[in-house]
Amino acid sequence: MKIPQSFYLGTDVVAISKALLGKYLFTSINGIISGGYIVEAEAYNGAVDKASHAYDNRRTPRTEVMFREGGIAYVYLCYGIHEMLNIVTSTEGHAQAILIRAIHPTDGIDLIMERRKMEKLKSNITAGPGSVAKALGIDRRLNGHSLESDVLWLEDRGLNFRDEQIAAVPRIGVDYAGEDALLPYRFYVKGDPYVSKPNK
DNA sequence: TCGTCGATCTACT
DNA sequence: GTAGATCGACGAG
Repeated sequence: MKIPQSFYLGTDVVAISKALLGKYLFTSINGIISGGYIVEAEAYNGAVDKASHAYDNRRTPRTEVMFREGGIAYVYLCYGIHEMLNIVTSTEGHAQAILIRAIHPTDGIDLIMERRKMEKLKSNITAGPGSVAKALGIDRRLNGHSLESDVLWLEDRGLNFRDEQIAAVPRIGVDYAGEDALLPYRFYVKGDPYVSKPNK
């Protein structure tokens, strides 16, 4: 069943990030469904987080969707090449978001391989935020889009991980954020082959 | 207006 | 291991 909007309205983005592990993420593009369950996510805590695009409540055309009410997608372009999917959380005016860094694919594998131009299923097919977006056909057209729609949505299928199966470590690629770069805001499922590279 | 750098990935040496 | 792709936000001039 689809996850209701109330799930995204919580104000503790770090706790929600952890809770997202094991939730299923799907897209239906041109009538074909693809997706899988989330195995890696990072929290970005809005105004007080130097690593966030919305640090100090910085509003630009790009960050505007993060200030909206939770339950929508924030998709932006990084390095001029890669689209990144984020889940916007919290209430209106609070720019919190969760970067989806890796999923464990379960549905539409053929389509995912086609989008990624891979002949065989390798574990890096949906490892890393740019890879996830490409694999599921997500791009900036979905920016600001509801997560309860028929194109993009999350489901709870009762898959849960125990605390000892989940690692909490510093985020990737945010060295510019000073002391905030050290916060343990990256969560992943230990041992899952689809977790992105830096995975000890 | 220009130059720099970024929540990255791939291909090639 | 490192270069190249190449857009949006930012700060300097």
